[in-house]
Amino acid sequence: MGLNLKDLVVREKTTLEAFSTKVIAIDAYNAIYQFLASIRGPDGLQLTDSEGRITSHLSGLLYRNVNFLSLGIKPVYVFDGKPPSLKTAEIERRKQTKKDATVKYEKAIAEGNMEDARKFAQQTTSMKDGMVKESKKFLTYFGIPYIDAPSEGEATAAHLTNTGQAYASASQDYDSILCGAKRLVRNFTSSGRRKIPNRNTYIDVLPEIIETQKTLDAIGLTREKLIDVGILIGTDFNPNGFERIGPKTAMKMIKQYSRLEDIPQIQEQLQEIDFQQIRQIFLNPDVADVDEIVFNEVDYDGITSYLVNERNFSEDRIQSTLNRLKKALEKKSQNLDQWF
DNA sequence: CTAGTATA
DNA sequence: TATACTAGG
Repeated sequence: MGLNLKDLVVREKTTLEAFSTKVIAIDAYNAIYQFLASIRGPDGLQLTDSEGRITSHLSGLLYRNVNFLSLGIKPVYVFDGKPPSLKTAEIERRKQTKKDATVKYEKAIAEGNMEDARKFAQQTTSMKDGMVKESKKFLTYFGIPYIDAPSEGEATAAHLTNTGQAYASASQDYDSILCGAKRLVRNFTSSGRRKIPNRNTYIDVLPEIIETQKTLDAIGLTREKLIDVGILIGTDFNPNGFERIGPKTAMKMIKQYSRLEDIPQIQEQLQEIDFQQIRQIFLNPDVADVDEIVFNEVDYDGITSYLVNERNFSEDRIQSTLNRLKKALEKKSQNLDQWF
């Protein structure tokens, strides 16, 4: 869920092409979860192989990574480790949402309301351990590196932007900014087609880049203060935020009083959360230090045999998709050869 | 979500 | 050529 900083950040529209040659640290859980939620049939059910195992995440990773590599973008996927213990309440809340959605899904199916069925099915999305393993194996066929974060993936992704090992962190969640990422890219896709909720229309959402320093300068806060703003609005570690405080009020309060401890009207509620520890999760997160991020050659045969033989993807589709990638990469190496 | 195809 | 729609597994 993350936190709602959308009204506060300074965002600039951009394109995927702008990230050519750049290493981008991708919040793996965030990306795969979206594939699992949205790559579904009209009934809301995910795509599966002949054994009934879900393949939506593989389909999403295939097309998206082919696009990345074709454009010369160097993705490195960062997987979540163990969540901070303060996240337990939020994790429970999400579980309950899924349970409720399952009931609503079954009701919609019984009533033959396919649109609702699809909507609620999406809300039941959960990621299984097997899917994480499969995704890692699949990335390896592409020669794409991945990193196992000790805790939140976003924190390690943010860290990589500061060591200079990645240009930006890619995620839909704004947490990366509180984690100190230099840059966050949202909508890091080529098509960006999104369905408008409850309407049968789609809009094109372009990639957007948020430079953390620009945002801090524009709103006139330090990262430490922005973290306190985040805590007032509500984070994964205090999901409810504070009563009757949204982004606007939160900003006003921190500008006036500088920090949570000094805002008189919230002191009672402040006792109920471990705000010191929440600050530390953002300010000093547990991250992976990475020696070197290595990109390997694409194993075309590996991809084909895995998807076609083991997971029942159409051979024609895979062939033409991989040919597109091959051609793009050949063109790239030709362009490079011209320099020598 | 994305590619490919149908439609205007 | 641009946009709408749908199959994919």
